[in-house]
Amino acid sequence: MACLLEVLRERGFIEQTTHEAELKAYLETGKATCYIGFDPTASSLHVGSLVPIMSLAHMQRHGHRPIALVGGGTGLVGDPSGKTEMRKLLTPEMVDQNAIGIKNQLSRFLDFKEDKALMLNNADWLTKLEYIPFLRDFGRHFSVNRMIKAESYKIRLESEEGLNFIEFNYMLLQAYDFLELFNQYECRLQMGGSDQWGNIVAGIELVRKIRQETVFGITFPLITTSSGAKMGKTADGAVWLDPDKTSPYDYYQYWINTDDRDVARFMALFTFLPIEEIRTLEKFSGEALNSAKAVLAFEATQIAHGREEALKAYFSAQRMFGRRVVPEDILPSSSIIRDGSESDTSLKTENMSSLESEKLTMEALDSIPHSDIEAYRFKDGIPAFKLYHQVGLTTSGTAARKLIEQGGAYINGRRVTSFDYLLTEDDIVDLEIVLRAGKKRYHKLKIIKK
RNA sequence: GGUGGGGUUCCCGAGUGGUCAAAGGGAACAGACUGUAAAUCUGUCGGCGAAGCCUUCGGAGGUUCAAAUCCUCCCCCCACCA
Repeated sequence: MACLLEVLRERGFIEQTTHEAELKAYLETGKATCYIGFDPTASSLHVGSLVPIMSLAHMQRHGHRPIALVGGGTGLVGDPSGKTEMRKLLTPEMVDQNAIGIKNQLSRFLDFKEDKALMLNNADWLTKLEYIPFLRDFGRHFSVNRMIKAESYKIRLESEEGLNFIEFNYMLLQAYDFLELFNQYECRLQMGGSDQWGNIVAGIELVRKIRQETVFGITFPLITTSSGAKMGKTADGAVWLDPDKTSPYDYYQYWINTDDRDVARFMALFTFLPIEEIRTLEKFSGEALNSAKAVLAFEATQIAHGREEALKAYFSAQRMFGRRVVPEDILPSSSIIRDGSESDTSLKTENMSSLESEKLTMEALDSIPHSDIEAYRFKDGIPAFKLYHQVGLTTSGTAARKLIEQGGAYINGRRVTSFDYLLTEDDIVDLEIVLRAGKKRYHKLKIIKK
């Protein structure tokens, strides 16, 4: 198997490494231990954390032992690296709760059985530190002269808001983490975003000073979309990995809307498809890339939410946006259903009539946002703009009016021409009403008959 | 602790008594063009069944016919000095 370092490099994970040659040798010994810290600033991780998560997954696939370190301790302090403003301090309770959510999510990407990966929380050791001993034993190894020159503090040192002491201290805690993990688990490699370089190097130097041992660091590039936006951000905020915060349908949609220029790069980073197959995408351009986007969206959704949810999102998208056949020669390793046929799914059981199975497929494979509504409510009619607001396609009634007035609202595929158009029983088709806002946002109303 | 400068609608940022739901830019949303892409152009961009009314400019009071703008107290941030 190729060296992990090369795999990560050719897939675009690596920005910078320390001691390249020794690091390579270390990884070739077979069983390396590596860690990445995750901030418990929210109860869920988001797409912005996928690069570190995927890199840990690659590690594990190469037989190494990844450690996911939840920053239950450092989260109490707040990392200022590369940030323009101070983060609100979280309460210990919030941090604990968030740490639990993050642990659950990481289990989707990593196998924690039999110590094949470890999940640790630095609150276990950091919260036990005593100030004076810590300063005497470790604080003396840190040069303030060096620290204030660190790139990670630069933005804040130059900004109006400045940097306060608790944040300045952060680097020491993260350095101590590395030392602790080296001592306890012989972990010799820390990875992190490029904004973590200073913190990682600080840890490497601390281990060298205290233990006279060499440990390593790798940083990832900051992944932005070609239009310059940070990865994983949309108008509504982050794209979460928690299906309750971002539905698998929306998650799939996020990926399918990938910019043409980003398809191959993201495929390498966010799927496990072979790099040779991804490289052949260079041949494709324009519309042909859309099938590749479907593969990207499908694979990414499958990794985060499982095959069933990925299929549901895929078929739902086809139903609303049209069927898309994925040619056999594109990404042959992907397990996407290429002809887009819904009949060929694992959800179907034997000896079912074709009608039954069709119905089951329709129901089971639908993950378009929907809500239920009682039939009688259409007796007097419901004004369109109220309905749009009610189902959440717009944030207010006013916004719904504007949407309709600008011609962006469709009911069952027909443009709504007046904001107070009254929806009645006549608008119900097959016990459903399909509302659409703009080109791509759908909501299905499912009618309940009493 | 002293002195000075600040806190404006999602973000940046103008506004220093009425013409202010508040310039400009960004983001976002919609339309046209398209491929659920990008770019471009156009429109929208606090809430309310839209008439007018209500809420908003760090917080609480006050002056005034009228306050984002003036006064008082408070909270927070920054710079310099100590």
